[in-house]
Amino acid sequence: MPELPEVETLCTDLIKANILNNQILDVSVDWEKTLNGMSLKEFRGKLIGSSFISLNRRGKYLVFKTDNNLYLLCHLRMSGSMRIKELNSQKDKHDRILFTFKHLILSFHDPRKFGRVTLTENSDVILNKLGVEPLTGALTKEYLMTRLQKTKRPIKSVLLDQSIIAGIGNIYADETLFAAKINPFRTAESLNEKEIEKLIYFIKEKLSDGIRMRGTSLGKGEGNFQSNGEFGHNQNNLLVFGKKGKPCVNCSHPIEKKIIGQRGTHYCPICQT
DNA sequence: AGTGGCCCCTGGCGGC
DNA sequence: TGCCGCCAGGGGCCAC
Repeated sequence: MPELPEVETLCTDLIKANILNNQILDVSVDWEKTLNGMSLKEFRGKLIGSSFISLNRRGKYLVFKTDNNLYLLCHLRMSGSMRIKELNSQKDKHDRILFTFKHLILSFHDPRKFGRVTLTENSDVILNKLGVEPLTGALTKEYLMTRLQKTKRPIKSVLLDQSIIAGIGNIYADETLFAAKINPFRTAESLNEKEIEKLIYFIKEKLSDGIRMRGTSLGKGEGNFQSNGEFGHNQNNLLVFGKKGKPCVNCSHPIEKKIIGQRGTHYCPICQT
């Protein structure tokens, strides 16, 4: 599941792969719903002949800007990735969009078809809905205290709410709460100032660790999100996610998995209070 | 306004 | 072992 560290890794790798400032020679689409409502004809018409001039990450979005003032916002959702392929290579079964350049092919690869790309001249409509970037100075104690005080939702659900903090997904949410020793069922408003400070510290640490490890690659094919087909290494550092029944590294009590807000949630009921 | 629930998909895994 | 059925999971949208 690509979250902030995985999208960040992709973003830097794609820039290194030299996809910017090269003309898009062709675009093909295998699953039209991926285009989020735009027709194939319009999508191809607007992109063929143009170039991407910048690429950034915002939350879990990859944001490509084109030389004709359009933004291509890519959200990988569950199983998406972007892969660099050699010219004349065969289309893989799950390649949903192929962008052909003179020197390579960029694929939006997505087995489960949840991923979406939005081509728009106004990226703010989507990006302004997102909350703060957690690895910037915008995530402050003051900001989070204000947001948390307003809701009785479980803190786990609030961490996943992209309109509060952008980029945290299920894996990093569980790992962060374990590191901060906060029970995921606690209501957001119940956290005190010290706990919020700790939460912010570990949000930043867990996400930074994830980036340093080039992301978390779970499973076989689907966890393989990277543009070059390699795997990240952060899965080796997980302490609770996917560890149901295994002993907690602190207290040896079995890690539990329960559902919070329709999301599987892994935690230690002893250490996280 | 805030919040909970449903839905999209299909690979992979659990259960028998 | 092999097969079948079911579930995970982000976020948009709808209902309350």
